[in-house]
Amino acid sequence: MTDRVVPGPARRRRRPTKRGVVLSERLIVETALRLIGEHGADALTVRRLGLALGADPSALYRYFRGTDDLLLAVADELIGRSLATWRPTGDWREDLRSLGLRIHAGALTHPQAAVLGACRVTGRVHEIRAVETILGILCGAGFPDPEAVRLYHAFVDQTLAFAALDAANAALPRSAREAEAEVWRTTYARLPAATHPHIAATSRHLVTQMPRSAYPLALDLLLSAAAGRLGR
Amino acid sequence: MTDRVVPGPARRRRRPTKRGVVLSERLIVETALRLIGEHGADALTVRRLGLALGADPSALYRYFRGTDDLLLAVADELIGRSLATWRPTGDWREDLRSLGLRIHAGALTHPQAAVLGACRVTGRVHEIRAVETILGILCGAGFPDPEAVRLYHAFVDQTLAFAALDAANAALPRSAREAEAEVWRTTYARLPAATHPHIAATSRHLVTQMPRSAYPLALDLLLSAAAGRLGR
DNA sequence: ACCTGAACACCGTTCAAGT
DNA sequence: ACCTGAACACCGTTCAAGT
Repeated sequence: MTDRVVPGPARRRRRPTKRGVVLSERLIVETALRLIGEHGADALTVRRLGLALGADPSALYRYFRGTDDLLLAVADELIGRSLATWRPTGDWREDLRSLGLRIHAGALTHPQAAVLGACRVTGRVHEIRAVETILGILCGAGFPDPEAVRLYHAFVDQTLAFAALDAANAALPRSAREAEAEVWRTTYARLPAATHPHIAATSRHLVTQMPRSAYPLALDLLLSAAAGRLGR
Repeated sequence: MTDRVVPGPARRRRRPTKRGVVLSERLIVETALRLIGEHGADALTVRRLGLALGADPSALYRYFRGTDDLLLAVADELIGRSLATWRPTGDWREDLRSLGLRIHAGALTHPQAAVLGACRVTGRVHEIRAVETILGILCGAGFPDPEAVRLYHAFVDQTLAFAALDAANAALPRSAREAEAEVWRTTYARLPAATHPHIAATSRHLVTQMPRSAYPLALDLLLSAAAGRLGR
């Protein structure tokens, strides 16, 4: 896992597969992302991936130790794609805001990959670049090193945690998602004021608020509290 | 799903299983939690659950629509256990803080259940009580209804998102967890200052900070920003 | 050196048949 | 009414055998 920082030279002597495909880590990761994008949550199995690639499933074990290792590569690719076109403005608060929103949005474009990979440290190229960028923004803002690291941690974990949460929700089968919205409209909205006064009083707001993501607000709260600490 | 608010009277005429067990939703959920607690991440399969209960796996489908429905029941039970002994102090900020920390800690006692259930609205009894309690704290603090609902959403989703993230990490196989710590100690700590100045400058802090949870800090930042909004 | 194919030990879910 | 058992359509992973 640690030797992926420099991806290393291509393997020698690669023989094409029976169906004429030349395998590579890159091709496998891209096919995995395509598979997830096209066929949803449960499409990423090594058997289907082998089928989509035109190779025997067991051939993949020459490129990845197993599904877990494959997953980390897919997650890292997702980080890379999210940040490929990001540019800093020089305003630390605005830069962290746009970075967070990008990673969150990127996760939602491939919910199934994000929900699987969000809680893992990949140690791969794209992740490392993101870490350096975010630390740079915080140090540049004037936070002393230990505080910058703590805020980095809170910012990154908050972003990834919400990305995973919202991605998991987006990745639910249609029926389950509709059932969730229905729970707010029926179960909660119909609770009597006598037993649940605060739910009853705010149920109108709950119905509209809860199907949205709370990440933008949580992000603004974090940045505003961080700004408050900068002055001290 | 919505008819679980009042659990309803017990089913009639329950015949014991071949091995003499009388099944019930309660018994199934408790056995599921025990299974997860004892044998970890992947132990919760309907086949193993049937075995542990002393019933044919297919019998469970009389109590739950499928694994998904079972999961929601397990998640709700977890919320209930986390908050069973919680008592308010009357100080909104302290109460939200202790509630958040309890839910987060509760999730970590059964990481595998938490990571599966954290992103779902269950609409079940324990969840509903938690919603009412948290909304009550925020309304009591003086936030107007729409703001209370927004803050409720950010607070709850942040808590559940971090719970799932940290639980997923805790649920990793030992080898994968050690590999993660190793990534910070080796891959990151060895990056040259020439190419990654900020990582190099702070790597000592990263190594100690990153294996911990960022939730307590993220929670304090959220509460402090919320307090700042109260004054306006 | 690299891919293949069979094998192993599992899954979730359905449904006709038993009691 | 409720549990059972067989069946179906899948999984991830390993490893000896092929090319």
